[in-house]
This record gives sequence, structure tokens and C-alpha cells, in this order.
Amino acid sequence: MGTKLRQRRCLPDEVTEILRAEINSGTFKPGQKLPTEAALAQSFGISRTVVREALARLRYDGMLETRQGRGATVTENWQRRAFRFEPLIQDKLEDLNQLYELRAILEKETASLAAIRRDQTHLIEMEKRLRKMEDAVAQDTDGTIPDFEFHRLIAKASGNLYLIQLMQILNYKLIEQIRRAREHSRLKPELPSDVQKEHEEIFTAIKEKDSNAARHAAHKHIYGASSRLGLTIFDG
Amino acid sequence: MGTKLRQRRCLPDEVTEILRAEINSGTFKPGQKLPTEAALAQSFGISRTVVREALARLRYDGMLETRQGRGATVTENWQRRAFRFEPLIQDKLEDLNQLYELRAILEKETASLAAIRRDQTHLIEMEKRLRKMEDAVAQDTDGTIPDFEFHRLIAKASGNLYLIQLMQILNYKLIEQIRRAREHSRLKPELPSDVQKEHEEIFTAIKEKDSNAARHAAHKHIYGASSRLGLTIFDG
DNA sequence: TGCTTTAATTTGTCATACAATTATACAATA
DNA sequence: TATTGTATAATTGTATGACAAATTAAAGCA
Repeated sequence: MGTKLRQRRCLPDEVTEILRAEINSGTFKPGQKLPTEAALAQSFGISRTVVREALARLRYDGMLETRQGRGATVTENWQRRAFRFEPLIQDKLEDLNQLYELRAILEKETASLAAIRRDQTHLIEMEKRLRKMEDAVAQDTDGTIPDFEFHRLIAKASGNLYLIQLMQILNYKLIEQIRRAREHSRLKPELPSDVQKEHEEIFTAIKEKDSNAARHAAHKHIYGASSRLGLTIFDG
Repeated sequence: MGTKLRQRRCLPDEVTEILRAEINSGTFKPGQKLPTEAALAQSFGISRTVVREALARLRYDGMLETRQGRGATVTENWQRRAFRFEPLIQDKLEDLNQLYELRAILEKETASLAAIRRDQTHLIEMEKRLRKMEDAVAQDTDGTIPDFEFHRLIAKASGNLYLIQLMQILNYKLIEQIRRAREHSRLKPELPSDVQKEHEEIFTAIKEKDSNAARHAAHKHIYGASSRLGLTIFDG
């Protein structure tokens, strides 16, 4: 295990990433034991302190189980405790594709719930963001933030705290990923007027408490967004 | 912050949970600085080692950002990196309710996708689990494992890796939670024959590539399961 | 063999030390 | 006064050593 360490970030980050990758790739299989902390420290050429920090993280994710005197064993992969939107697929486009597929599912049902549970406050806040986006379109500036907030408000109106958290993380991840993808491989930019129209449709459906219409409008929006990015998610 | 530590589990677990809760509840707000490691160690009455391990975990989840010389600040909650199904709500029944609502959403759409993308192998494996569950019903034994695996196979057939991971974690969490709830407050047990019938319906729909039927069958199943537990999720 | 005891191994926690980085206080200067 | 530069303190990052607690492996014994 003489993997080299690049001192770009802090050491525990590096070690965690390496160990995580080795577990995911099957170098250490479920049920199998990891080398001892001392051995890992020596093979990485670092102190036990750093190794322990890395193991602490993986243990917290439920990837490892350590017991005093026994060592660390890789957990069966179905009892993990944390979900991370780390790239699961090599092909970046396919990865983005699957993320958007998940997003479509969540946005659809969230909008549907929001149409039922929204109150006046939600509507007011949503409309504020709609106007901000309108301004952004008119002035040709970046409307990413009100866009992000608009979707967050829909989630909030759905009333489901897990949905809220999950979508917040997912949407932020997507913003980051798309921004990065744009820098490198020049993904097509969104067409602001289309986006604005789609947002209005979602808003109207939620306002009118039309659950099905909200679901369809949300689907149309996410499907449209993915299409504009050149993705090909399933149009269920 | 003289919160007491009960030595039930290991110290870092306790400290992590406490800090996590304090951040979530707003005791430490986003952008705000945490006490220094030394101060935390002293107030908890433990060593800096343990505090560092707790902070390492929260940092890894993206809840904290620490910089050498500056200290630890709470991250804006929209840039967190990991999603955990930790109790977000005080009321345990409402928490379970929201978890099931999320599960309903995911199972529905997963089944729908599975009906489109499943291949012969998936069907064979699913059927194996169906038979095992049948046996469990007949012999009045615990069919939790084949049940769990059946749902995992549906997710697998959907082809979306994020869905697979997410649902695995969620379903495992629910199994744990229900088991624990049963011990304490005697939740109603499932009616195995009903469950079996619902599973067969989902399977048939997926087998026949009927996406809508699969969606409906899955919804019926999760809605039924939650009802049998005495929950009241929305019947959209 | 089968059981008990002992020793070695390994993680959990503590304490200390120092380097690297940042914040703070303060003096010097224009 | 305001700003800038410098020294000082504070804080995290990493390394090392030590010991307790738990587990495993080995040795000894019937």
C-alpha cells in the first residue's frame, strides 16, 4: 500500500479518500480486516493521529467498524449510515445524468406535496424569487441564487424535512458540478426565458393547489433543464 | 456548555452527537465560530484527541470548516456534503412519518424505472426473494431479510446508482427504527399475507414492463406498510 | 483433547510538544 | 488620524509517547 500522498489538502483528507477508494474498489472487502493503525501509519509515512482521523470518518459513515483490541473491519455495504453525492460513476456525463434523474424524481414529488401544503408565506417568498429571476433575465445577469432559493422554497413548502435537506444538498452539488463542467467542456448554457416560463408554471400550479399540475410542471422543468445540458434522462 | 457525557458508547460518538445537535438546533449558527478545541475539551472534561475526532467527522460532513490558526466555523447548511437520516424531528412518530413519505416517493419512482430497465437476471433474483418471503409467511418466521433484498433488487433494476445507495440506507434505517419502536411502544406488526400480495403485484408489473402499474403497486405497498404501522402519510 | 491462564496485540484515551497559520496588539510612519 | 509593518499570542495540524481496556493468540495444564 505505498500510495503516495500529495500535500495539496490536509493529510486526513488524502488518507480518507485513498482508504475509501480502496474499500469501494474492493481492495478491502466487506468483513475483511484492515491493517492496524500503526501499520497504516507506517505505510503512509504519517503518524497514527492522522490515520485515526481518517478511520474516524469512515467509521462515522458506517464503512468501518472498529473494536478495541480487534481492529477495523469493513462493514457490509448495506448498513452504511451516510449518503454522499460523491461521483459514483467514472463517466462524468452518465454521472450527471443519474443525478438529474434523481433530481427529477425528488422535484416532481416535492412540488406535488408543496401544492397541497403550501401556505401564503411560501407563495410570497416564491414570488419574490421569481421576480428576481425575471430581473436577472432582463439584465442578463446571473440568476443562479434566486433559482436555487426558489427550489429550496418548494421543498420547504412540502413540509418534509428530509426532502428539504436532501434536495438542498443535491441541488447545490449540481450547481457546483455544472459550473465546473462549463469551465472545462463548455456545456450549453440554459435559455433563461424557457427556464422562467417553466418556473412560472410550477408556481402557478402550487398556488392553485393543483398537485398533479405541479408534478408535471416540475418534471417538465427538470427534464427541460437536463435536455438543455445535453443529457438524456428518461422522460417518464 | 457543561453538557454531561454518558459513557454508553465511545466518547467521540457522544461528543459528535452533542455538537451536531447544537449546530442543528441553532446554538451555533452558520458563519459563527465554535469554541476552540482546547475549550471544548475542557468543558466536556475530555482530551483534545476526542474533540478532534468529533470535529473531524463534522468537518467531513461539511458542517464545519476549520482553518489552522483561525478555528472552526459552522458552514452554511446548504453546502453540506453528506446526508444522514438522523432524527430531524423531536416527535418520533412524525419523524417516522416523514421518513415513510420519502420512502414512498423513492420506491414509487424506482419501481417505475425498474419496470423499464429490468432484465431477466433481475426478475430471477426478485422471484427468489418472493419465494423466501412466502416460506417465511408459511412457517411464520422472520422474512425481513428477503423483504429488504427484494426492495434492493428493485432499486438495482432501476439502474440509478444514487437511488440504489440512497434507498439502501433509508430502508436499513427504517428497519432499525421500526425494530426499536416495536421493543418500546409495541407498534402493530405487519400482516404478512397483505405484504406478500403487494410484493407480488409490484413484481408482476415490473415483469410486464408496466411502468405505471409498478408505480402504483409500489405506492400501495408503502402506503399500506405505513398504515399498518399506524402512520398517516399522504395518499397522493 | 478441552479448559484456564498468561502474554501479546490492538484500539481508545490522555498528555505533551512543536510547526504552520491566523488573529491581535502595538508601535512607527506619513 | 489612518495605515502599515512587526512582534506576540492564539489556534489548528501533526507527531510522539504512554497507558488503559478489550481482544486474540499462545502456553500450560488436566
